[in-house]
Amino acid sequence: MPPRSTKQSVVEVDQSEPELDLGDSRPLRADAERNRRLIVEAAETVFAERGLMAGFDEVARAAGVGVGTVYRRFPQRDDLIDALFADRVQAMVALAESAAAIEEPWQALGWFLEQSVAEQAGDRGLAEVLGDGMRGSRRLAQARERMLPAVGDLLARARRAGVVRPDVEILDLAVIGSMLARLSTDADPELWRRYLPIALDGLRQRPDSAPLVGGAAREADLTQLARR
Amino acid sequence: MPPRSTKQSVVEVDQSEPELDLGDSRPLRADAERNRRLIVEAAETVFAERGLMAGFDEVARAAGVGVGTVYRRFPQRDDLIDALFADRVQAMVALAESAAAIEEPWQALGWFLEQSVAEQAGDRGLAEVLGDGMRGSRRLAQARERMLPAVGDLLARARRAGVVRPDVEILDLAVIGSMLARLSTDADPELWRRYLPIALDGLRQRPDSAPLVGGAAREADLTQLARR
Amino acid sequence: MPPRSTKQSVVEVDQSEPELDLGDSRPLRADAERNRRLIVEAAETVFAERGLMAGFDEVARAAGVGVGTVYRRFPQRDDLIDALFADRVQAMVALAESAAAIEEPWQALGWFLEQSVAEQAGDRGLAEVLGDGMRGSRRLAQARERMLPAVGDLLARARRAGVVRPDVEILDLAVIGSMLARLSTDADPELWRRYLPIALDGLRQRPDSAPLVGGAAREADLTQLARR
Amino acid sequence: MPPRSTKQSVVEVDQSEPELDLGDSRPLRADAERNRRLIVEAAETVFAERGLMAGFDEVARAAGVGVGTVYRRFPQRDDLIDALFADRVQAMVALAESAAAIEEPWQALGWFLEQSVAEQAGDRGLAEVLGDGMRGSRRLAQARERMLPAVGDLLARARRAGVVRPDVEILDLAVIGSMLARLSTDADPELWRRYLPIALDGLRQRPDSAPLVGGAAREADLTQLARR
DNA sequence: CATGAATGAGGTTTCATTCAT
DNA sequence: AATGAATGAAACCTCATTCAT
Repeated sequence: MPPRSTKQSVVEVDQSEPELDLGDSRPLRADAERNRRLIVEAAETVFAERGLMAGFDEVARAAGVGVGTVYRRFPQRDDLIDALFADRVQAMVALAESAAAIEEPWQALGWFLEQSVAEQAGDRGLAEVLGDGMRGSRRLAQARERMLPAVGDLLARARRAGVVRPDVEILDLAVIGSMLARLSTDADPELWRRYLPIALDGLRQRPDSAPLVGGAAREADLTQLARR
Repeated sequence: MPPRSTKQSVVEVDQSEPELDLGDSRPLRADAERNRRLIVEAAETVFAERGLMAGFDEVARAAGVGVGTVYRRFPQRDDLIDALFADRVQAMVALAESAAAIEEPWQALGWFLEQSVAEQAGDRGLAEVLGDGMRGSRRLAQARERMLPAVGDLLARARRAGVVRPDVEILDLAVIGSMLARLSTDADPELWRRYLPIALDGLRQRPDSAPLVGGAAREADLTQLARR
Repeated sequence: MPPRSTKQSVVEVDQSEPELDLGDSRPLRADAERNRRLIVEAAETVFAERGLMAGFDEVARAAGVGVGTVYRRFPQRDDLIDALFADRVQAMVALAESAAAIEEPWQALGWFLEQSVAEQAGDRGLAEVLGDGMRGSRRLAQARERMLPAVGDLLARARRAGVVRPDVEILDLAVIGSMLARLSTDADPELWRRYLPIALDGLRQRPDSAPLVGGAAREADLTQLARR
Repeated sequence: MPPRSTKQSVVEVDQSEPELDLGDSRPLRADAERNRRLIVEAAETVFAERGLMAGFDEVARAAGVGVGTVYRRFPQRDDLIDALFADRVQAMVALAESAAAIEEPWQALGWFLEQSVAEQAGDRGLAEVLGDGMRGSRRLAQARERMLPAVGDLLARARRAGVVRPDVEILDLAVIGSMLARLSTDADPELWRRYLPIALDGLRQRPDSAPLVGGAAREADLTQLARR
């Protein structure tokens, strides 16, 4: 939850699913639906731990169904990825939109970065999805694309306020967030929290800030980084 | 090369190999030596791209020799890792020692971080070796261990000078360097250069620096991160 | 079948499987069962010819299935060995127990030796299993261990009757049986039948029998001989 | 040495090399000759332990020369086998001829069997050579062939004296000797001595000896048995 | 519709023999 | 002539995906 600025009403965030479905047609049979849910739930855990390339075998085992069932329900890996992460990505967008409600621009940006890393750090799959625009299908991609303007707004605000390095771009934040999110280990799953303030201080505009060199990361870079 | 502080003579740094060899006995025959070099060169490329777990098959193919030849020369993967990286790690130590010659503590630290990331970036193998103390054999481990005091000195100096956040520890630098080193893509192999100043600014002591939370990374964390 | 001693009814021998199964749980699917049988049948031939270390690849080829299938069904070589030989070893025990029903002690021993060699001859795999107590898993080992008392009884009876050399021990019989079993060739698979009476005559107590020298073979000897 | 029968002069055994060499032409250079000897000596040990298929690599290592040297001197495995075993086989022939000097036919046969097994038991290579007529080249084969009449004489004499089962043939003795020779383990290298009297007693003609069934072993059988 | 069995390519490693040095 | 390096076929085993039941 965003730290509410005092006596300020927070913009209501629209959490409703934007109906991007393209004719999945009729509903599943009751048992099929149950299995579908079991699979999704299992995959959430498995993908969170092992990433998007985790074996369907493991998912099936965790769900208590046969592999075949997983493949029938999700013939392409991307189908499962979609089912798992469309909502999560939506939630990330919502997060950025929520952050817009924080009055202080720097706090807004910082809060968002923290939240978004917190989400990704505990979920390797989510981190890969956010980084790799090629993952999942149309629906997921669309959700993902909505992050850009939302984060762009946070960034623009901070830039206007002169609190962030002026040449930081949206994908720079994505890169930094994605690197921070990797800083999670068995021994210290929240290791990233130690480095977040360093990243934030580094992003902050200072009298002596040198201009950033080179161009910002591009989608293709992000994709490749996410696939590592 | 270190940026020389003005009008100051720089201490001569000893770059000579400290003779860690343990009885490799006599030199290889000419053809074997040639193949060895082919293999090492091929492995450099392959490991740089695919990491330490790249297939020996691929190395052999790239070197234009049979698999058996690779196994004859390097019966254990660690033998090949040693051959590839012992010098590189030595060079990293030398780098840290070179940096000691830079008068200005902050510059020394920054220069070292830059150099060390430059080495690791684009060489996934080296990055894995530096992160994962279990890789390679004794000789490599020894070389790697020498980094700690060398970097420790740089850090201590910066801390005494009050220019670095006082609670940053050596392994924090290793973590940050290792993350930066990952920021290298086909499209922009030097992407990391854009984020280095951000990291450095974030490491710098400021009047308003908040203390870092949690404990610094431990060896085990570093290892796990490197294996990702 | 044991040669019945005249006008004497023979004790009914219990040939039923003594239920050693440890929760194999539910039966295999029809196709899996079919493949399992194909594999076992193929392995019978292959192991009979090449011994227990025959390649899984060859078994798979002979069975007309992929290697993976063999590994799925029998992840450890010992699993396959068990499946192939547990019943065979059981049958050998039953053989010894059957022999107990033969009234004449010498005939009982001879009949058993003949039957047991007949089983082993031409089946290198079985011979190795019987000789090498380390092969196969628990279940097989247990079955194998039951041979000792059963054969011991036959031997004791013959000794009490004074028809066998008094210093022959159980493992001596195992050694002799195992050597005889090797006497099977493509040209004459039953070559051993020629040497069996020689061995038996040699085992028989005679007025002039010299005592045997040295100690009897030990398990370790038998194991090593079987591995040859 | 044969136990000399009293007051009987022993036939002088011709130990001289029968010059079967076919133009090996000129003598080796001094160093080559030295290496040849080193190799043969090493191979004696190695083949004795591991049999005729032992790796040339191992022989080379034991000899302290390169593998290439072994292959140069003995391009075919059979060449080395010849060099190693021609004399040994000669010696076996001599043994049989020596045995002829023993007056008592049964003792002669028994003594020969004991000696010949003793030779083979300690030398797996020799055992394989004696069994497998295809091993080695012409010269060795010729030496080997000379065993037949020599042993044949011992056997004929015993048969005439009525002390051996009348239907035992020469190759039966070879089979029995070869099986006995296998009864040698690390724990008890002379295990075969325990079973030799059993075999001998079994070969002995008794009032109640049943005729042997089937035909005697043929060369082909012996060969296959030796290759096991 | 659910199942989990089957597949087979791909990586690892060894070893008998050949051949460049 | 001696060397030991190089070879490559072959066995081992795994795993993502397809398909028969």
